[in-house]
Amino acid sequence: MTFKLATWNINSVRLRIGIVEDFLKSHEPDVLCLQEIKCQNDQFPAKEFRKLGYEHIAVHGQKGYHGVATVSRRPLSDAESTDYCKMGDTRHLATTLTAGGKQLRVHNFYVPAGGDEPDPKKNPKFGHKLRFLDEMRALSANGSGMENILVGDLNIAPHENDVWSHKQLLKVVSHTPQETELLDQIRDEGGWSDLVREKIPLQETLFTWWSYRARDWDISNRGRRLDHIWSAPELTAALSDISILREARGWEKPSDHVPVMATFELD
DNA sequence: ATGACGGATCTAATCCGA
Repeated sequence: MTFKLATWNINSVRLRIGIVEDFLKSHEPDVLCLQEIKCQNDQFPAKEFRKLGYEHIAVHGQKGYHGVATVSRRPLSDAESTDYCKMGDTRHLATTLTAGGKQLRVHNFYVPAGGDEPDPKKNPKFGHKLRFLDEMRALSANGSGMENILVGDLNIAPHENDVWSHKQLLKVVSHTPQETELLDQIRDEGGWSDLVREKIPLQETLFTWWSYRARDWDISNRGRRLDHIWSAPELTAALSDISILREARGWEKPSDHVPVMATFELD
């Protein structure tokens, strides 16, 4: 069977439910992980998802900011969120589902952006980001007797060709060596594979986010690859397709992030 | 200058994103 997973920082799910519906109709993922839903649990537009067959919904939201949700055509169980850094904010949601005889544990993350100044002594937001990442080390691809998947807006563009200018972004939060080295460590020590880079060579420049502030995002094309899908090695072997839906940045009233999708052939 | 836009909120000016 084919199993398709998507992740998308939607930047307000209520405002953009229309383009989310369009996306689900055209691309039909089995599971969609959303970040920055920017609403409380009872404000989540569950009815619209159910109408399209996404009857299994786990939401971990708060008022105004942050918030993650996982919607699925297959039953979800054991929804659980870890309060990283004990800040009480809504940045993680784990759910379990079955596909092709496999138990998949999906960890949906919205890692702190980290503010402007890449110095934890001057900027508490950057300190928070580093501590959050440090706590993510505890999550391993091989734990808990399931196939683990880690997705979301990790707010780090790890490789030189994950940003429009490596040199110019070395001191910009999201691409500082301190962050990229930490993310590489989390990935390697946890036994995770970066699925986009499993399929697409490092020489190829890839972005999933383009700032709203550019006059023309498409022409200037100054993006970063901040959104990721990682998995356990067994799933990496089953990966049949990966894609970044760049065109979604050009839709009406777009999110500044676009969907990333992975397709697996399971049993 | 990378880049001044876009979302949510105690609808006005402020916080936040990356």
